[in-house]
Amino acid sequence: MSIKFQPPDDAAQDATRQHLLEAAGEVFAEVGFHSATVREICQRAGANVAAVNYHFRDKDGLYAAVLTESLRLSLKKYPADMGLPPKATPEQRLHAFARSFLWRIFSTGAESRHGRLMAREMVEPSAALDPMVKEHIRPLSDLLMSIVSDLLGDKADPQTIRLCAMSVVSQVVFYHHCRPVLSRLFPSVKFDPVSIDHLADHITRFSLAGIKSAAGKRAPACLPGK
Amino acid sequence: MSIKFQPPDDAAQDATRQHLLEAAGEVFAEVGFHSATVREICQRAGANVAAVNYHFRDKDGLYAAVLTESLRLSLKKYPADMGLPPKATPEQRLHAFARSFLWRIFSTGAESRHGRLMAREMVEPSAALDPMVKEHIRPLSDLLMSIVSDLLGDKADPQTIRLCAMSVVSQVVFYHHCRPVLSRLFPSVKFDPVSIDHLADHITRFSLAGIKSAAGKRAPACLPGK
DNA sequence: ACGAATTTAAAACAAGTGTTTTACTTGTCA
DNA sequence: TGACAAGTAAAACACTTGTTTTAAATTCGT
Repeated sequence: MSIKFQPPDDAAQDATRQHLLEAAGEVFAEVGFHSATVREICQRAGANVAAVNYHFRDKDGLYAAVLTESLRLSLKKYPADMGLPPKATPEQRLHAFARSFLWRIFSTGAESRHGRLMAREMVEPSAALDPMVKEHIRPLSDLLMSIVSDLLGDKADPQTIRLCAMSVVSQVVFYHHCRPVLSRLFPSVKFDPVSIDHLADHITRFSLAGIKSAAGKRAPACLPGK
Repeated sequence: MSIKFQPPDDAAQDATRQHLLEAAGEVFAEVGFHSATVREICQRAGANVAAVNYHFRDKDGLYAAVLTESLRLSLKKYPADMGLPPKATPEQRLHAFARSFLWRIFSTGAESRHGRLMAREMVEPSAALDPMVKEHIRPLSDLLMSIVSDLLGDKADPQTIRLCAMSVVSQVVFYHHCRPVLSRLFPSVKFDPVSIDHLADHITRFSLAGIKSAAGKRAPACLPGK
């Protein structure tokens, strides 16, 4: 029988379908779902206006496809295991986590779209956020919490682990999310590779000290009474 | 001459103008500038569709007015000097800064709009962001940097001050900005008053340790070689 | 090469948008 | 009271949006 083989990795299956995904990724990341127009996307893709409705049911279907595709791209370039040495110290693993996270977020290629799309999801969550958290963010979160747990020691309660883990990621995503304010407050700060590495160093040192402090917490220490 | 007096504080000047500002604040905060429709705003305000164009030049003018008004409300409820004891320790001032910031961001009344509007500005900056940074965010940033500077000691370089200050605010705004992900990762975490105070305690302790560590930085310590 | 299925193209559709126009009401001072 | 300004109301305008329709073109197995 002459049934067509499944294309090896659905690569270059349909030309216009791929062009559409590419163009839509750009436009959605640039102006967001609502401000993005099907016409603009199709024009960039060199396709007809009806192409979106033919290949992806509707605009929402296209957006969902873009989101999962952008995630695939981002994971391909920055795998979740982020090239750690197999028997690294928790300190090294924390540093690798922060650094790779920063690199992922501040990448400049097509794989940077996922970060920008996710930033928009934060302010206007779509139906595609749930699976995104389950399949992508949850594993990263678990990985970080295991690192933090190792740093805190055995007697750390889950809440402390969670708080410390959030303190780490917050510093990472902050520079991406608040960039409009940062660039206005400090026009001199750049996000070139060496700056990003310096940033990773700072975040790691800062967080290691914070975690160590949280590990030995008993009384609220130097905090003023409520 | 019978020239009308300037209303004392432009309070309740025009009824519909105020209603429009109120309704627009809600709608803009809920769905963003682009998705907000003039008709929805006018309907909530009990006004005619043409009211927006009459009282504020156009939709953009209304948005700008909403943003400055929301800032005024937020500052009225949470003044920038945040009720600090006049001669408090840097540690106390840091704690007050973090706590009041969290309270401001997680407030539930009409004054919570500013935080949500600013979150949207982060992902899609408008022309109104520049004055907002100059008049509101810059002073807060300077205040925090002075606190951090006191904690770091005299020999701290500006970059370290800046990095540490950003590490502090990042932890604060993170819980607001990434709430969609947080609520999916940890459905149990709440943001009631006592949780917010606990959060402020954690951020303060974590950051104090981090700052102290940054103060004594010389060699990259335990960081792995590049 | 033929014919059926798939894909593309142009045009039109239907709904929703911000804005403007025009007329009407209201309140104020001479 | 009566003209005059300020505010409101209803309707229509001009435009953009996502989507559908209809027809043409292309692809591909036989």
